[in-house]
Amino acid sequence: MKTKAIAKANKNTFYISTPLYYPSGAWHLGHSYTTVCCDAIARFKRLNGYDVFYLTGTDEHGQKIADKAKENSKSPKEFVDGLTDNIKELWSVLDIQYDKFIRTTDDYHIASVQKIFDTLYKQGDIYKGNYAGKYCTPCESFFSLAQLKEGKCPDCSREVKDFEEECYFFKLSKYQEKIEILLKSGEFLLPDFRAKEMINNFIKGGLSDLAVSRASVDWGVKVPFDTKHTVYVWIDALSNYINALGYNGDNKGMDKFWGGEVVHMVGKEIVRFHTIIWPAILMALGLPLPKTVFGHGWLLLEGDKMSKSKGNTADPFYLIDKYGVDAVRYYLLREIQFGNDGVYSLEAFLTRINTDLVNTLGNLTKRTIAMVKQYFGNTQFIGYGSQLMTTEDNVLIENINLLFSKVEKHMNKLNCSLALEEIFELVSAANKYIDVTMPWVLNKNGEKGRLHIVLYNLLEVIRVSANLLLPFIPDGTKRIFECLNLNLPADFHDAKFNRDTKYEDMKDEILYKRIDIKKELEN
RNA sequence: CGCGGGGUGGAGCAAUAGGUAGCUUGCCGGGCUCAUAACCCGGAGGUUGGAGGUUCGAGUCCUUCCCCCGCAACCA
Repeated sequence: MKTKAIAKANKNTFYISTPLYYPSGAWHLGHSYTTVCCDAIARFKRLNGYDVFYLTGTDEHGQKIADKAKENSKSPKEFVDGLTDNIKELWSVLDIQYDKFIRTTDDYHIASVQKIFDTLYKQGDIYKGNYAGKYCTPCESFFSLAQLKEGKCPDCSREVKDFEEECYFFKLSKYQEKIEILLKSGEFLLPDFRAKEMINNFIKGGLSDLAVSRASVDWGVKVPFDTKHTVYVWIDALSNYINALGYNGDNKGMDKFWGGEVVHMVGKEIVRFHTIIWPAILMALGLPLPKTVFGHGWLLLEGDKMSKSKGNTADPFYLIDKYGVDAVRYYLLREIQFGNDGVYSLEAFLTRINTDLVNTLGNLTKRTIAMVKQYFGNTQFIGYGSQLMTTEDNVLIENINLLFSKVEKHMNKLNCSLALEEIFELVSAANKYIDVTMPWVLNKNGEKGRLHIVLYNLLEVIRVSANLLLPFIPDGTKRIFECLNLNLPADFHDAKFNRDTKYEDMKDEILYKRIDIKKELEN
């Protein structure tokens, strides 16, 4: 009893978050990309024995939202409600297993934001001052001096006029040195070249204090002790990561997860806020810092033409509906190079699905099970002795056994595309193994013992590969285990060659239907 | 000289601390027949953006130029 409790307490925790998405327009494939990456990582960690907390949500305040709502003749809340429902629906069809969905309009979040603001003010990290800048009357927009283009409005190039507004500042400058050390540590911000970018662009020029409230914005959290001010995005949106864990509330999640391994997955455009402002706020609050902020690249769409004229073929809902959830997940996880931008095209998407999911994985599963049924009937089909083993067998088995550690290594670096590459290398090797061993010849020659070994080895490749593919393509892998007539693994303990797996009554179904790419591209 | 990333066979990408330029996809040819026109093998295709330089030897280091992209207070 006692040991069990200790074991549980010692279980490693893993906390991963997506950014809070900004509900100002339609959700696109880019949002799906980040969320699917996090989902695959979260699932991998769960299967790998970690106690995982996966957070996503929406950042619903700000002037832009208020404006958009007005355009749509809705109240801000009505407007974001609709988009939030919509994104939850998207996560549902993408089979995203998040543990919590936080909205910055949630009561507990608002309360905590106010508490944080109040605390920082009382301890002197926030002070009242004046925010000076420029205002473009026709555009109704404020700009800092740095934003101006040749002294004029960056949007319309007209004259701007001075304006000054009372607001609250966060003493960001105070944390300059600590942030610099953090960024230079080489572990906090990945990929490493982004850290260089931050240091050269922002740290070197010196950090100035940060305006953290706006009097001109109404749609947001009110400064508790001065309600004509609204808390600006920094403290509002960034603090979600701790508020979701019960910070300033029951604190349960904080105790459990915040001190452990914490990973923020963010788009490269918000790396700055997560690696300079956010750690400074945490330092001010006396809280530990996240272990890693990963700034991923962007999924660039091939211009707007395609999306407008053809019913938006890059719309995640459309793609999932038409080609299945695995297709979209697999494409996003596999095709986009780690940390870099990738370009989406329908053709590349469809090609990827056909070559990997259909031809390599689906076909291997089908042909293997079909052979077992043809040559041995649907009777029980289990392990064997070692007397008939060949070099090919041993190499294949060794590769099966090496797979987990290879995949784990890449996943520890959050690199889903390389992890998938490793798995598909084994699956491809199995297709080649079939050609080398020629089971149909073995059958013809009546070499049943040898035939048995070959087919059994193939089934093991499929089983172990499917086990490791669980985090990435949950739908297809579930069907593979149904075809193999095995229980869905709850972890990776059996992700290795096993001599005694009991295979019987299997089904040789088509896992992924082949797509006629030419035809699809014409439509 | 604002900062950063990148320019490699048709396309998308690789090349540990300099040493015969690889992979995937596509194309052409062959093989096999268990399988979803799937699988396996072979081939064609690159003077690695341009020009100099260092070196026995450079995609990989140095100089210079050209081009694309991102960032510069919130588009994932």
